[in-house]
Amino acid sequence: MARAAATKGQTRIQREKTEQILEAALEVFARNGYRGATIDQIAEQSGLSKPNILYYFDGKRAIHGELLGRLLDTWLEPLEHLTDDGDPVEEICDYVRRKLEMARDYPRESRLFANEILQGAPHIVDELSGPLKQLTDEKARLINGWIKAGKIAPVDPYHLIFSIWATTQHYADFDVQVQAVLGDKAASRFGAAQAHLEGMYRALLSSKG
Amino acid sequence: MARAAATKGQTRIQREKTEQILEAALEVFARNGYRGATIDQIAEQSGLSKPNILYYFDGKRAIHGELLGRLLDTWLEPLEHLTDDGDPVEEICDYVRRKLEMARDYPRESRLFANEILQGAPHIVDELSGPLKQLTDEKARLINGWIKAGKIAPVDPYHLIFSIWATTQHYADFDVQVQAVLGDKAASRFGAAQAHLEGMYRALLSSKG
DNA sequence: GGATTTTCTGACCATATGGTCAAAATTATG
DNA sequence: CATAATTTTGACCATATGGTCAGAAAATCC
Repeated sequence: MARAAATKGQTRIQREKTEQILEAALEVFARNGYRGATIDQIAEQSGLSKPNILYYFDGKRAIHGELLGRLLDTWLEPLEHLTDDGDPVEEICDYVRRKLEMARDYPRESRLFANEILQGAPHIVDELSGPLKQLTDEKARLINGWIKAGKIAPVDPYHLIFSIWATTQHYADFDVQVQAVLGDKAASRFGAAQAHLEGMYRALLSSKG
Repeated sequence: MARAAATKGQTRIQREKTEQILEAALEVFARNGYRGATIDQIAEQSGLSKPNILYYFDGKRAIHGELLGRLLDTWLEPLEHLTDDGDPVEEICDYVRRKLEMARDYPRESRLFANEILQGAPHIVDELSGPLKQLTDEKARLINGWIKAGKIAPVDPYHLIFSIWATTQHYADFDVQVQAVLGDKAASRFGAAQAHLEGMYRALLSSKG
């Protein structure tokens, strides 16, 4: 039997079908939320039968859990790239750009995450107050260092990071609203957003406190 | 029979029970999303029996619809207050403050709205591209006027408004995450957010283009 | 206080949904 | 190619859930 979870010692079929299921599940969970998603929908989306899906995963919860687990790494990655290498303002603007690109290129992942947090993050509370908090603390210290060195304007590093998360993910999570409001201007929404956000964070970080 | 919807010609009991149900439903829908919410949960939360709830509303959808309808007015209100009265920067900062206060004082409403948008706004697409778009267009013109008059720095008014929505609602919709990351600093999150956001939008709007 | 209207409830129904299982079909393996 | 292991499926099951309904309980009206 399969009942995958580990990524080692799997047959080709196991690997392929597992990915196939996760791809379909991402689509379905992102569109309908956890409760709104059904195994039947995942089955249809993936082209597999329901029992076949349950042959590879120990239930709906397990599929969702696997998706969230993988997602979190992807999610933390852009923030990890925030380092002391170049100019602080450019570093942060780069981070904003990467996050916005993720919202544009991986909206389903963003929505999956948003859904989970909105419901109180029942499945990933530990990851939030563990890895996510640690990484954020680390980057907050980095930003505080820049402030103390007078390289950027004094801002609350945590709320700066929250602002970046909020403003970038907004374009994935609330895309319907963005498109409805922009109307025929919607096509260029990501380009315009990039320009606006870069200007905003540049102004904030370069302002004279 | 009752089957309320109109707010006219109702008995005292009808008005009371209707409110009771909506209050409970707001709690349940905000916490679990539309699909995740059950009439039984609303029944328990409100202290009424399931059939009794269905005596006042034509089904789950109708309860949700009524909530969303009322919510939209509340939602648009702060933006309507954005007028040409005082100093533009102060006007916008006031708007930010009001929105943040709403996130703090009415997080359930914010989550209900966020849930709906995340799912593609199936029940309120018309309101988004209708009233919401109109109001946003109007305020965007107002902001553009300020820019042309040289009263604030040149920014894309639509994306400025999106930023304000995103950064303020974030503290309601993603509260679990915010609290997890802030840890013991979480208690003062709204005060800190207010200071940070005011500083951010002030810097943006006062920046020399 | 009795009739009438409104409100409420227990019992019930139909469907959706997560999940199981034995057996069939397929794919390695020797 | 025969055997063993893996993969797939149709048929089911148990439960949850939205919703109905006839009649009971309250409230209102005359």
